[in-house]
Amino acid sequence: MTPNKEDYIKLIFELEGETKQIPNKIIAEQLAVSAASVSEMLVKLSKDGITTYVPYKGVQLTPKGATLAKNLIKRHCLWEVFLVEHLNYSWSDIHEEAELLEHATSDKLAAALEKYLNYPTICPHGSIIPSENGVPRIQGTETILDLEIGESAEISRVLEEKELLDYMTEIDLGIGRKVKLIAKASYGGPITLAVEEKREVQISLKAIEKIYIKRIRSEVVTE
Amino acid sequence: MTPNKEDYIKLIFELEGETKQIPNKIIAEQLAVSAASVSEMLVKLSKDGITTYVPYKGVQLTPKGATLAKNLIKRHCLWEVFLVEHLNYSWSDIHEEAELLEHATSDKLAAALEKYLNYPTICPHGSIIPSENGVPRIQGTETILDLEIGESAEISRVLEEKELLDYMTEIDLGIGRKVKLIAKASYGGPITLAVEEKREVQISLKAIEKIYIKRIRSEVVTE
DNA sequence: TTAAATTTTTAGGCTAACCTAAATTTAATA
DNA sequence: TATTAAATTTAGGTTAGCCTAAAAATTTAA
Repeated sequence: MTPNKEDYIKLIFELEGETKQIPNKIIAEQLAVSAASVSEMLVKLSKDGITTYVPYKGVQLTPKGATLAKNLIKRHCLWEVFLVEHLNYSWSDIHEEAELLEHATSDKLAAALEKYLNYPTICPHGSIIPSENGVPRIQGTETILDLEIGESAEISRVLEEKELLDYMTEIDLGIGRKVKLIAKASYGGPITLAVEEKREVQISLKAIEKIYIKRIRSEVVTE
Repeated sequence: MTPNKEDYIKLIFELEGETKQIPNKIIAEQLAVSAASVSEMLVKLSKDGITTYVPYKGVQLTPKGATLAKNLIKRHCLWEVFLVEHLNYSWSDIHEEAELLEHATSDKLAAALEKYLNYPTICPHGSIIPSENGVPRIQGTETILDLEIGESAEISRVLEEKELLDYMTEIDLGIGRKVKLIAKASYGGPITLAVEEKREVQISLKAIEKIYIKRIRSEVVTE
């Protein structure tokens, strides 16, 4: 296995290639690589038994490939946790570092690191860390936009976008923070939230889509 | 810079290429690569301004190359310290892991790691960690063989040889341990040492050559 | 359902590192 | 010093990944 192949495998998994057939185009875009390169690589991965590839139709992970992908993502997440918890990194700076480190991580090292970090279950952005025992890894898909006015929820996951992460740090908004939807401005204007029942913050519609939540209890205000 | 080039640079430095002209043959041997590959690479490194290469004569690091090498070795050492101090690795298992990690370590990460480890000055095998401020990095060159019978010293550095390191762990001999030379068996037989004035251990001549020491005080027994 | 647009594949090339085999240079020895 | 031995370079080839351009397949839309 090479770092390059690993990147393809991880991406295919993240595009849900465990259950769906992923078209080449998306892979080419995400990896910033030509379509020709993708074709070539997918043939190789399939020869390795990592994917099944139907030319012109798309690629899908085999069980072996999915396991591999989960292991890679796990290593990535573990390094992210390490960087934040021990090296004082901001959650907006960890992705690139982890991207490099994950390829240099042996099974033994991954195991030792996991133990050292006390078996974390989520990464600093709130994603569930894949585990061997095959826990489903179902992430919530609701964002703050799915709340009614007055309803509360807990921030559970944020998509990795440096600017957003930095802004959230600035206004002290992170995983686990309780927010209440106060108002949605019309014409795609910003959303107003109350954080921890206290201060209010405003977030753009575009950013809100990247912030996933977990409902706490039915606090829909029904006057 | 690529991981491959980095390996060449580090090796040349370790062969004292900062001050001497290193012949290709040694590099080929140590990297387990053909002489032809070495020739090719040395030309490339010289084009990069990292080495000066005189065909048929050998290669030498430029100041730029030496700085680069020291940075790489520093990253290597920092990871070794991390593995031993935080992940409970044995000092005999850290070299290969660090070898991989060092190539995946950004300047920022190296700095954060160094701070986290509290600015260590030696690696787990006792080698001095290169520092920016250009501390000379002169390692002692005396081994236990240079002691007189009855003389004491402190173990300061051990060359990385898995079997030796494991044996030393087994007999609880490590960096900083005080040893006294008790006896040298004739005909290349084993050496007997007293550890911390207490228990005695025996070490083969071959192994002794890899254990460097720092004399404590003039304790030569002059009866 | 045929033409146009999109996606994917194939063909042919590039670079970094590696290799072996042959040619060359340097060093060692008779 | 001439010859042999050792070290090094050059020549020509390989693989992994990438590329562009052209050809083929598929999808969309007229």
